[in-house]
Formats: sequence, C-alpha cells, structure tokens
Amino acid sequence: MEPNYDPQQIEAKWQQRWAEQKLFETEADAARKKYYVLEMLPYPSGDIHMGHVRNYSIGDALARYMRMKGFNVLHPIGWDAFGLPAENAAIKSQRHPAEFTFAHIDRMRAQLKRLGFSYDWRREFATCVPEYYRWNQWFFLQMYQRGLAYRKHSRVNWCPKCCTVLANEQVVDGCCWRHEDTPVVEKELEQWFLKITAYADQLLDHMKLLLRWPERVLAMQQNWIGKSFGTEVEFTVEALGRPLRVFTTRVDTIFGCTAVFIAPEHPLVEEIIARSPSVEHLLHLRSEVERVKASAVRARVEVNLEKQGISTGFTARNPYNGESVPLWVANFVLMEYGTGAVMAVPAHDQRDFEFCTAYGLPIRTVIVPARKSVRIGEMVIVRRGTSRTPTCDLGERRAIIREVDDNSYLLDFGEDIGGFGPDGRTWRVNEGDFDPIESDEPTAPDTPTSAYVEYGRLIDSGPYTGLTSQQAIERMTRDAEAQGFGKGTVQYRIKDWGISRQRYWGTPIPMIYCGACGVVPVPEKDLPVILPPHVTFTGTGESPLAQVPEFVRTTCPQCGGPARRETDTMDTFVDSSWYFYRYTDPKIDTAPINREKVRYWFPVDQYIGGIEHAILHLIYMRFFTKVMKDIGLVDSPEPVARLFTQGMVIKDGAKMSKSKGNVVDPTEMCAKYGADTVRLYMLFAAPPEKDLEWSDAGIEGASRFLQRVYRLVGRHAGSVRTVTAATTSEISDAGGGPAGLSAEERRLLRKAHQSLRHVTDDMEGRWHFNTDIAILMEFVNELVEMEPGLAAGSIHPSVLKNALEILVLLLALFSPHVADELWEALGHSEALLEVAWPQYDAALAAEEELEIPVQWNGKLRARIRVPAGASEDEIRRRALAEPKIAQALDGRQPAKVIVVAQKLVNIVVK
RNA sequence: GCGAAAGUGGCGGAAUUGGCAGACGCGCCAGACUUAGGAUCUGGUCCCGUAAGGGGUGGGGGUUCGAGUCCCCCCUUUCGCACCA
Repeated sequence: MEPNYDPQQIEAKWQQRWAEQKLFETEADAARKKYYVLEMLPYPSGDIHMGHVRNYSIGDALARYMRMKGFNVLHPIGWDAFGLPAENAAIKSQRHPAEFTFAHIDRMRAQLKRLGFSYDWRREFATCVPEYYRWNQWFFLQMYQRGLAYRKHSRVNWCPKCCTVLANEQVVDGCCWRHEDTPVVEKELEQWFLKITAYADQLLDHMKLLLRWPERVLAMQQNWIGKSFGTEVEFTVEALGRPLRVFTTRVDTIFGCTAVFIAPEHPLVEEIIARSPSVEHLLHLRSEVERVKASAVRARVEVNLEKQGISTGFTARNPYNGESVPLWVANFVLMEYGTGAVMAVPAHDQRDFEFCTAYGLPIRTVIVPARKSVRIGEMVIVRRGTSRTPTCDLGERRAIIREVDDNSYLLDFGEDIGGFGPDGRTWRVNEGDFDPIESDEPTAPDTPTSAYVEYGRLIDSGPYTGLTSQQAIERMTRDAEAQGFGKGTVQYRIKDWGISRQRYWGTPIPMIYCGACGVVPVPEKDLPVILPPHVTFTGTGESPLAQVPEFVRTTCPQCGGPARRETDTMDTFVDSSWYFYRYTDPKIDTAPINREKVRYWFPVDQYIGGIEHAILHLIYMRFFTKVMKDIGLVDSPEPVARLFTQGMVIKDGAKMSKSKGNVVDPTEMCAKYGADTVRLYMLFAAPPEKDLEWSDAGIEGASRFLQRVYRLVGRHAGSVRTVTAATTSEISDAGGGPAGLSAEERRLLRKAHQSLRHVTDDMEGRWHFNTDIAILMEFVNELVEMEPGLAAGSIHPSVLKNALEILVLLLALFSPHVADELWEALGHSEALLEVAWPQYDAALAAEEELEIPVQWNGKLRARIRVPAGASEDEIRRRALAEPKIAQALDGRQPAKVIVVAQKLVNIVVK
C-alpha cells in the first residue's frame, strides 16, 4: 500500500523544522561570497495574491539555488506599510490606519510563511514605524541642506478620489494611477519637491552600468527622462521691446518660421492683454485666451484635441533674418516644457502645419530631401570648395563612393589630389558635401499637403542655404551664441518629484514655519517628528494633521518663538526608495544604514518584481542611491546589478483584481493543493518574464506530478534508504568508467545528469523554470518506465539512490517541502538547503547512440542510428546505404552530401 | 507618431549557436483496473490522405544544401511615452 501524499502535514512539519533550525538566518561574513536576492516589498493590502506568489517563487528558487551553490545568501522581506488604502479604510470605519496595517501584516506574514519562502524573518520591518520613517525625515533634511528639497508654489496634479497631490509619475493617461477612471485635476498649491532633475544626466548616463537590466525598463526610463538637445533662440516682441525665448530642436528650419506660438499660461500673455490697443480688443483677447487655456487643460487629458489659438496682434522678430512674424497664443504649447514658446514652421512640423493651415498662416518650405541615398560604388560630383581639414579647393570633380558610415563618406577620385586622403586619392567628406550625379536639383514642392519633417538640405535660408540639416543646426547654434541671440541647450521631460501629500498615513515632512524666521528645518536631534496617534479623518483634502493643534503648534528651533509644523506627509515612494539598504542591518538606530554591512552585501545581485514599477519605483530608487552616494553613505551609484521583471498573473484575459472578481486566492490554493503545488505551477505555467494565464486544470496537473514523484520515490525509498548512494565519481570510476555499468544503469544516470545539466545551466542563464520542470517530468516519466528493470535487478540500489537523490535535489528549488520529505525518506537527516549543489558529469550525460535524420533535398526522408563518436565518413556511408535513400538515388551520384556532426545529413540531388 | 516586446496545435508553451517543428503539461479519444470514477495506469492526439506522400510556425519576398530562427517589405497584438517643439 503506497502512502498518500499529504502536503498539509509535510509542509507544516518542514516549516516548523526549518524555523527551529534557523535555516534561513544569515549574517554578513567577509570570508564567504555573498549573494543578495531581493523581491519588491509588498504593500499590506490584506492578502497575498498570486502576483506575489509568482514573484516570491522565482526569488526563492534562486535564493535556494545560490545557497546550495555555497553562497552566503541574503533574502529578506518587509512591508511598504504607509499609504492610502489603510487611511481610506480608516475613514470608513473610524478606526486607526495602524490597526488595519498591522492586522494586515500579521495576516500576510502568516500567508507567506504558509508558502514556505526562505526569508530571514529577523530582518523584517514595516516602513510605518518611527524607527524607519525617522530616516525618511533625515534624508529629507539632508536633501534640504543640499538644495535638493525645495518648496514651490505650482500647478500640481490632484486626484479627487485620493484627495491628494500626485507626482507626474503617478498620472496615467490623465488619470490617477490608483483610480484609472478618475481624471486628474490641476490645483495650485505650495508643495515640497525633490530635485530629481539634478540627477537626470546621471540617471541617463549610468544606464550603461545597468548591463543586466531589461532593455525594456531602460528604454522606458530613458523615455521618461526625455533628454533632447536643441537651441534656444531669442525673438523680440517688437511693440513691447521684450525678448521672447523659444526652444527648438530644429533651428535649421528657422527661415521657414512664419509665426511664434506661446502657451496660454505664458507670463507674456498678461502683458499682451494689458497693452491691447482698445478696451474692446482687450476684453475680446482676454475671453479668447481663457477659452484657449480651457481647451489646453482638456487637451492634457484627452488626446488629439483640435488645435486652437488666438492672434495677439503683436509680432516677434526672428533674429536670423530680421523678419517679423505674428505672435499667437496656441493651446498645444506647453508652459512646462522648454520655454513655453515655440517658433512655428508649418512646412516642417506637423502640428504647426495643421495650425497654420487652419488659421491661414503662410507656409514656407526651407528644407528639401537632401538627395537620393547613395551606395558604395556610385559616382558623385563633389562641389567646388568642399573641404574637411585641411582646407582645400577641390573644384568640381567626379568621385566614387568607397565607404559609408554614419554621416561621412570615403570618396575615391581615381587620381592623387594632394596627399590628404589615406592614400593620396581618397577623401573623407560629410554628407552634403557632394551630389549624386543623377540627383534632381532640390526644389520646393508647390503645394505641400503635410509637413516634411525629415532632415534634408536647406533652401532659401540665407547664408545657410545648401547645408544639410545637421550642419546647419551646428553652425546656426554657434552663430547664435557668437552673436548673443541664442545658445545650445538641453531639455528634459522629467520634472522634479513632488512629494507632498495632504494625507495622514505617511511620513511627516520635518519642516517648521516661523513667522519671524520663515521656513526652518527640524533639527536632526529632534527627529523623528512623530505622527500623532489621534486624528480625525475628514477626507476633505486638507491634511488631517492640520486638525491636530498639539501637532501643528510648536516653537521655532531658531528663535524659540511660536511656529507651526508642516502638515503634509511624504509620498510613500520615498519609503521604498532605500528600504533595501536597511535590510542589511534593520535595527540600527544611529544612522539610516550600516555602511559596513552595506559594503558587504551590496549591490543587490538580483532584484525581482513587476514591470509596473519600471518608471516609478525603479527611478526613485536610483535617484535616492545617487544622493546617498553624494552624501557619502554608499560607494556605488547604482544599487541593483541585475533586474528581472516578471509577467502578470492573468485570469480570463485580465489581470487578477478584486474589482474584476477574477482573483484566485493563494491561501485557498495552499489549503487545497499545498504550497509546493502552487509554487510549482506558478513556475511551470509560463516562462517567468511572460504573462501567466491561470488555469484550474493546470494546477491539477502540477499536483498530480508531485503525487507521482512522491509515490515513485516512496516505492523505492525502503530499498535504498540504508544503502550508501554511489557518488558520481565512484560511478564514473566503476569498472574504468561508465562502461562498467549496465545499459539500464547508464540510461538512468544519463537522464539524471542531463536533467542536472539542464537545470544548472538554466539557473545560471535563462531562468526558464518552465523547461526545468518539464525536464523533471521527463526524468520522472523515464524512471517510471524503467521500473520493470528495477524489479529485475538490473540496476544496483546505490545507483538508483544516486539518481533519486538528483531528482529530489532538483525538485528542492521549486517544491522545497516535499523535496525535504523525500530526502529524509532516502535516509538523510539534514535539510536540502544545506546540501551542496552537485556538478553534473558530462561523460554520464552524454548520449551513446544518436539518431540522425537524413534529409533528401532538405526534407526528412529517413533516420539512422549511429554511435555517438561516429566519424563524418561513417555517417555519410550509413546514410547513403539507408535503403530508402539508396532506392531514391537509384545508382545516381548525389550533387552534394552535407554531414553535420552529431546533427543531420542532407543529401542534395538535382 | 516615437520606443520596446511578441505572433508556433483546441489551450499554456518547447525548439540556447540556422539543422528532426510541436518537448512537457492541460484538454480530448480509446483501453485496463473497478459496483462506480471527477482516482490510478496504458496507448493515441498538427492538418490533408486508407496509404505512398504532401502541407504547415501572422502574410509576401529573399539568403542558404537547409529558415520558427537571418535579411527586406507588410499585417496584427500587448506595453511604455506622446500636441515634448
């Protein structure tokens, strides 16, 4: 009678034993190689969901593998415990957010423990305790001292449902990132900002250090930072005598500028209205500008809103050609990007084109396609005076293109032209220094129907006519700088991080407002500024802290006079921007982090989490690290060496969520199948970086597999448990190598070592756990198939034990409880986590005989079996002798026979 | 529009460097054991064809002895950014 697989009993037993043995506890140890596995810390929402299980199952497989490989592994977990949901629940039930938060943490901790992840629980902490958040305040003060935290009155994004401000990163499609159907409104508020823009260049530059981050994440961050090079050009508003700076990336098109557009919020707009020639005109202008402004606000929520504008009646002078062009207010111009003013070049910008067409403004073409593309070997005409260094008048000559790279070409003149080229007759020139012989004379199209936005060659552009766009941009920017009406500049899309939240459940911003001294930071010795426990939640949009007089009323640290505290709290993304440093010494109370421990454990070797944090968390975290490096707290500018972003867990085509009602509860699944099955299924159903579609039938399959393994090992444990397993080297040495074993034994060990090889290689490389588990299934299938041979005694128990041990050991990465149970059944007393990961034996894994497909003109026609070491000649002979082939050949000679060693034969016949 | 990823059986997915397309699992079909089976075990399962054989990895071209894989063009889907000047 076979014992039944009882995951509940097995898992409880091993979880208890692991805890008793303190198996997951680690300490820094300079003598050992370290490995830091980090999974994104969960928000205590109340229940662990399948996305967490997937995340942590991946991390745990890696942590266990690295442990068995002999690394000193740090594998911590904690709680991102401040935040809105707890506060919203508190408003509803009139209980304290801390109550919810800690109850949720207790519950989720139990759920995580039920899943058996190998966390060092001693390092657990929640970010909502003063021992942690005082350091948020400390960081804030450090940044304030360095001018990296500042207060500014500004237009901010406000979510009416959250009743608080949102950072730019928290606005998704014009809506709140938590409430995807709630449009964000704009509000004017005094807010605290962190100067992430000061690190924009570093954030961009250091991406080159992030070699093992997914391309996708880097692309998204690069996009978000949005660095663009351009030129600032100073126009003059003539009647006002006022300078008006515009930003452009295409100064080469400026001779085609037929208007200047400014944003409705531009400071000049007020002045323009005030200087209107008549009251009537003033009123008209004012109402029109308001209308445009209103449409602009909507445009930021809706995409592709109609372009609207109003002529101001004023003109602006273009410093390049002295021309006066009309000045318009336009709804699509953003005050917060560039200078809030743009030059309108309708011929070469699609938005300008649409606007100018709608309002009847002139369109002037100044860029034409440079020419048709040239190819190596083509004949071209080089223009008189073309030169690179050194200067030389080439006159008009014919040349052949020899080489092409980015923008330069190697021309061959076929004769010596003065010894400047590499061999006296070749010359390297820029694009635009020559014309292809057949190229048409560049001319402007008669009536353009859309803007020509590509680079090209300039026409009708005064002294710059004839240059290519690239050349013109460079030269025109230089000229503007020389003459003082412009300069080359860099623009970023990223904005400073607004961290003020008009909410209770967060870190109080440690600032004091004094009537006499102004804004005064809380002295470091007075930290932490404690969140007062008793507050009334109004949900009205003012910070609840403002309603607590004993919190607000304080004395000024500078003058001792009466003062009030800042009542806003910090964005919770501050909490998660440095928590991973804290795990190395979570209780330290003299500094935010323990530098020595950080030096040992950092960088995080592997960070694992959802792609949804590609911009938010992962950019804030990088920013914090850079500030910490500048403060001298850490050595490296980047905290995470390798990032892995797992896919989402999907059910019925949509991400699992309470609102969609398609949630599968991991805890229920644990009760039904056991944690080992849930974890195994999470890793088996899809490769970890792809989305995973939940299937009830699928998890049944995973459960059946574990039962099958359990029964299989159980059937043989009795007969091998007292036997000493043959070691791999003993097996290799037996009778002078694998040859000393029976064919059945060799077959068994081959499969075992092939499986070991596959899983080892995969853990070191691709992380396709789904294929690892498939290999384990094949291994089990093969073992079951071989059972008659076992009964017949053709496999020595010590060999069988070796194979079973490899099976159980591999399983330990994915389903650790049942693996330990079976390991024990095989006669061991230690947990598998303490067993060294074995090296596979290439000789044992090698196939003895190969089945080689024989193709006939690329189509499979036959198969031959040959010994693994067969020579090409032998394989060719065997293939040609194969009856089907010989028959098809019918005495003819094949045109060609291709033999790929170990792989295939292809017989080519005409 | 820009950037990234992806498109393979009824389904999830395999095929690491160009070399047997569909591993493994789910589902389905048949059988065994059973009073019974939603348990377990055995066999089958890309399509057309009785067969020999032929077709087949979103579509179209190309390179190659040989293409899911490489190149060119196109289509579709997902994700991120987006009147960013």
